[in-house]
Amino acid sequence: MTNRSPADLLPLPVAHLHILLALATGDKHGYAIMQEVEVLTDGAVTMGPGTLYGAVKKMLKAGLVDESDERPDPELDDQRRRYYRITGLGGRVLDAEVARMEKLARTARVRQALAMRRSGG
Amino acid sequence: MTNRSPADLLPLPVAHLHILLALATGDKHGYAIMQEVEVLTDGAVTMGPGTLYGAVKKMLKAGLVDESDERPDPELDDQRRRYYRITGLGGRVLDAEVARMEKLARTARVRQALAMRRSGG
DNA sequence: ACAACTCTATCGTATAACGATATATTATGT
DNA sequence: ACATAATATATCGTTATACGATAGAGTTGT
Repeated sequence: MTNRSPADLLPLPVAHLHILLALATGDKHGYAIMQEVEVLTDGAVTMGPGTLYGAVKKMLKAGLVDESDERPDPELDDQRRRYYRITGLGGRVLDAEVARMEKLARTARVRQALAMRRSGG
Repeated sequence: MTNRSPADLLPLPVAHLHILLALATGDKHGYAIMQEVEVLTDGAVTMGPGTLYGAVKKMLKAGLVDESDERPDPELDDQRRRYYRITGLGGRVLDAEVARMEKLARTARVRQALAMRRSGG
């Protein structure tokens, strides 16, 4: 018996979110995910191997990502690479997590406005 | 020598974000913060005492919140209560964290659209 | 051949999350 | 007055997360 709904997995650990986001633009191997996270966050987040491989292991177990056999570019390949793909569940969880963040951000903006009024902004 | 910029503290632990958000609408004591977090997240997050008091201790140390002597309602008071107030730094960190989430959410939406196009949505 | 880089992986440590539990105070019902 | 429930703070121990350091093997360029 696993999780019923994507909402049960929320809030998602930041590393998991970053990895799902990196995989949203296509299958990637571990090293490429690390680089993509750096780009994705404008250099704000540098994900090291410890964080990456630990998180990927858990995400495989949770069914958020799958390992894929397909070699995107068989000519220019590296046998060491292990490619990962976002699953249907992974996609739904990503959606739910983004919605959660958007909602919290809206709440924050409203409260920010209220606080401004209180202190006479 | 402490942290230079609010961005250095990001990404913020979820519990810290929730607590700052709860305090954004006014000073509150611990128990009230727990209840406010439940409301704030539409019941999605129930913060227990272990999470709350552990996080508050760290946030006091980091200067994100302060303990305040003022009793908001001296008539209807409870001597056990300890009130907390968001600091200037806490406010700036909250701002930065919300901006980070908004940015990530925007990135996610763009990638979601691209993924849809790839798979023929 | 050699160096630099790519790539996966684990280890240990530090931080974070959280339920269980303890204890005391205040409010409510009878 | 008494019992019970709700309020309130706090710590403990366990699990989950984060992450740098390190290792080692395969690949690329010269």
